[in-house]
Amino acid sequence: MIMKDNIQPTQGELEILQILWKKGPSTVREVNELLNQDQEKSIGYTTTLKIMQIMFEKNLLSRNDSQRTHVYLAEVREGNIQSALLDRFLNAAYKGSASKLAMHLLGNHETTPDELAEIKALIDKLEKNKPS
Amino acid sequence: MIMKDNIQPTQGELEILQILWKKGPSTVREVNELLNQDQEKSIGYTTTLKIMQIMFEKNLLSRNDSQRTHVYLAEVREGNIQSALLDRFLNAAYKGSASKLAMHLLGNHETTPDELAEIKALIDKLEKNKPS
DNA sequence: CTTAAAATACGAAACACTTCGTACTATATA
DNA sequence: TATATAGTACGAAGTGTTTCGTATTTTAAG
Repeated sequence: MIMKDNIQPTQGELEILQILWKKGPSTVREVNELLNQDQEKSIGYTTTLKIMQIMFEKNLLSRNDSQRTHVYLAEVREGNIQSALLDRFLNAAYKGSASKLAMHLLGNHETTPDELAEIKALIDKLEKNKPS
Repeated sequence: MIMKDNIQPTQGELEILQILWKKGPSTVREVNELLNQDQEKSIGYTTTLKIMQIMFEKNLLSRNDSQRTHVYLAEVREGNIQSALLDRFLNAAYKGSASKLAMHLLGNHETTPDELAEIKALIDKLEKNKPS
């Protein structure tokens, strides 16, 4: 049985994953430029390189090194990582009370009518599947 | 204007806050014992002391030192910290998509019928207040 | 073939948090 | 009052992540 539970990318790793999830396979330079353009941060090229190399060793990323310039690819799924992080966050900050988190979430953040409808539809579905 | 935005307790600090939120004012020894009893972790007394002293310096905690044994009190509200952490988490892991987080949350975790009803009621309220 | 430009590899410093040992201080009790 | 006990203060080591400088390698251009 392959254990894949201990995935917990760091903050910096997560930012790089976000870019790869959105853009698909990318070079270190491309990732570094996006990191620097997004915010006002200024991250050196070799810093980004180093982190991506570490992520490669951790199997968070794979890479095609048939060319001189390596092309990196996210090896983990966005949804999987999000769920894993959510789980940790839920326990750390809300002691596992999903509904309390949901209340804060809906109360504090703008949500479009479509999104609200979508969530309500999911709740209806959950209520039907588990009427006991 | 008092800026109180940069509250972001660390993992260890959050565990201590959880205990103080639940139990109310407590001594270092009480906190340390609860920390050690909760999980299988074994945290030295002076470790807990040190972290609580740092939290005191950061104004996360206040303390009554009129007695030899100081009594510590959480200076931040549970809901405030949770909302602040949620905000950070939402941006870091979900790039601000609250509904996506909500879908994962409801989909992946057990929620009681009461909780679901409560969330649905909140959604109804939000839909009424913002019909535009 | 030589040189310049751009990439990778890697060690080590910088940082933040956690952990603990030890020194010091206050209190109770024999 | 002496001694054991329990507390606080604090420095420093341990740990993990981020950051960057520098050496090396590859490629393209002159």
